[in-house]
Amino acid sequence: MRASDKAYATLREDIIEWRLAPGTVLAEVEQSERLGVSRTPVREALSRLSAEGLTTAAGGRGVVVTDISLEDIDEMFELRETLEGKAAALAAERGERAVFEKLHAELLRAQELISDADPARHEYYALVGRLDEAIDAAISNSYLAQAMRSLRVHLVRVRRLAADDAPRLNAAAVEHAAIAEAIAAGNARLAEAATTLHLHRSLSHVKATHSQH
Amino acid sequence: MRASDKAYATLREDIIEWRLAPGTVLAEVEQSERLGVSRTPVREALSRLSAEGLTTAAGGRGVVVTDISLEDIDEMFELRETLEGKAAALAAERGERAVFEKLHAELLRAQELISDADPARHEYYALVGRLDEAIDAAISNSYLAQAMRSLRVHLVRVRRLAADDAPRLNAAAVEHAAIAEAIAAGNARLAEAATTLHLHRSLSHVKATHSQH
DNA sequence: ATGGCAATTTGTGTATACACTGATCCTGAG
DNA sequence: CTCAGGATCAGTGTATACACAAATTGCCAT
Repeated sequence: MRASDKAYATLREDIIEWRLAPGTVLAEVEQSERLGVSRTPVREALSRLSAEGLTTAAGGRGVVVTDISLEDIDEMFELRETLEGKAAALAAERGERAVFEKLHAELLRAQELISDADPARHEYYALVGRLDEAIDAAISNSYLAQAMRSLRVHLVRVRRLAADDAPRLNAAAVEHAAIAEAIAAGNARLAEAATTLHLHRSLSHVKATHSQH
Repeated sequence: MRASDKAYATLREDIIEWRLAPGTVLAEVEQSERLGVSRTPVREALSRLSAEGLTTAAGGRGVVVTDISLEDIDEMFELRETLEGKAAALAAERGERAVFEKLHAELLRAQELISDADPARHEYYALVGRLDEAIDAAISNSYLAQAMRSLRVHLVRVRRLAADDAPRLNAAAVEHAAIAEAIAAGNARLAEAATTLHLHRSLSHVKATHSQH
């Protein structure tokens, strides 16, 4: 593994997991000492992070961790609804039934994964991630897939903020199952509608938990 | 101006203007000599270009200029229709009438700009660019705007490929005028429809000229 | 003659030294 | 006491040297 990859992965993790708070200044020398690599790979890592939007260049004085405001969340979900709605519709038209029927069945049993003692809901999120990957593969549109991927980075940060509870995750699993079912049935409009519904509920939940702070 | 910015701007221009053909290997040492800067800024420039998708890393052996296939064009326009359709609808809801009424009037007179002797249609594209900027500003959604900006880079390459002729540009100006008119009228569905129509015709034209090769 | 192995070469990955810029702090004058 | 100006310093921007990996080429053996 290259040193620049290590630096990138570490910094990215630290930002996504909120170990590095928004507004934190990431100086090159400071981070190179912390990560045990030289400045060069740190520079490349920071450059990549800025390209993704996780950090923003602060005029020759290092880069700062990007903040996420309530407006940002609204904007992100607005774009997300556009992209994922289209993606679900395309997947319904172009995807293979069998893949999504299998995912549908698994998602209906997802409640078992949530009742576990695993606080990070690792298996549950892995299953949802597989649905995302299946849609990405089904749409056969690398540009759309790329746009969704770059947005998901930011959405993971929001998810960490929302601290999903079991009831919400159970409901979300049902919503995901509905999306998979609609795609498996080849019903584009239904898949898009199910996606819209799911995202609206997700956004409502995020904003509800966020306003409690 | 920083050396890395210069290297980035030069390479980007060369790729967009097709002076660097797809498949061309951009070696760091070679480019650093050509551009008169050291390897470090060239590295950063190549890194940025790869993040944008104009180049792709070729497994430790330099980066290669990305190719654009017919499927790529289809995929790009599929995403473009999704993004710009939504953007036009949002602009109709949130934009200021006056701005788009003015653009509408200007676009109706755009034929004068095209009949000029300017082969690059500089003024015409500047006017269309101002419509794009106005929409970007009106939607007040930085994530959507960012997604469109990153896509436009690739679209400029396609445009250079299509070699727009005067008849097509005249028709496109009318289509753009229709979009601006719908936004100015605050009619979201009409704005989206006008955008869909325009993009379908653009795509048809691109594919028609492309198939002549 | 052909195939395999080794050596050389080419190019990237990383480290570090140096230069330059922007900011901050201290000092002196009003 | 306050403000302005300069000096110092922290930190990035750039260059370059060195290490390492891979590919290519040449030579030797079969």
